[in-house]
Amino acid sequence: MGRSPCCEKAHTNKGAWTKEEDQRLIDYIRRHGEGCWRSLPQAAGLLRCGKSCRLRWINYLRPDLKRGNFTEEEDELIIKLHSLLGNKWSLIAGRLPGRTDNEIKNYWNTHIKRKLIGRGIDPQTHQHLKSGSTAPAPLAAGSAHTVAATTHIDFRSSPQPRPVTQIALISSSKHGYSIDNTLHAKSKSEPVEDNNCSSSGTITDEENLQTELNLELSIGPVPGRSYNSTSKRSAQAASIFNTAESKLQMSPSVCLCCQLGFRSSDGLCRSCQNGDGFFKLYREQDR
DNA sequence: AAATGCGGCAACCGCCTACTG
DNA sequence: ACAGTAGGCGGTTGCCGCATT
Repeated sequence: MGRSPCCEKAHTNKGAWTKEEDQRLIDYIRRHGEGCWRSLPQAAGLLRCGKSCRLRWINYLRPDLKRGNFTEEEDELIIKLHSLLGNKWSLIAGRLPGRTDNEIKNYWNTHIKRKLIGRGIDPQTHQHLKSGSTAPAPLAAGSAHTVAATTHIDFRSSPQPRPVTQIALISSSKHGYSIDNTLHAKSKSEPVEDNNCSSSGTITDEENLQTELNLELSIGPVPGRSYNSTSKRSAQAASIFNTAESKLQMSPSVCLCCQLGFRSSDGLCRSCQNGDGFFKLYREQDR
């Protein structure tokens, strides 16, 4: 038995959106914000499925979307993220501001696949097509990577600051710590001698920072969802929220690059920080 | 100029997960 | 514990515009 349809298909439009429909959707979301997609079409006077409205908004109408061609930097970032995550387009999109999962997925299928094949690389496995070697498959659970994670409060979020957990995936090798494919490949063919994060790497700051990536996950109240104490699950969510908050106070974060000895010559680690001052890559300080 | 092929992309479909009552 | 529901995700489809014949 299948699921019931998300809406009454007989009374919904399908296919390309008209300018009028777009305008109705934009006007409604401007006035009321993103909320219940199921009831939105009726409230906005649209003969569309809620899912369709959501997709149209997220993939096309959202004001913060970056339209236009992908840059070379974005290309390389997508390739690296895909080598780590596989077809997790939404996660990849999360690291490319202004880009949507759908857009990246399309771009991957139409451009990057071809680009990689041209380089002699299998776009799915990221391995060289002829020589049976080298680059790693996307990370699997339990793979030999260090996951560095910690939590901070994101004071940018409003109206209430929320805790944010940041996670960095790091592979260790004789050559230092990196998630760069080439370095990681070396670590696969050579015995890993040191899995201790406190050892110093031999790669330079620049090399390290060019190749580092971080995957940010957020925990916290879901926007638009109420967390009252009468609901068991809401209470659990609130508990996680509170735990994260208290954890922040008890265990300050430490910049991972500094901890690994990847400071730049001037002793600063500004490259480890986002523009907003939060660390891109760091781990919880040992107690 | 018309027909055909192809690539790009918006939109849809079906499944999965998280949440609610 | 369970069923129903909404939101989210990845795979796929189909339309449209451009290039080629």
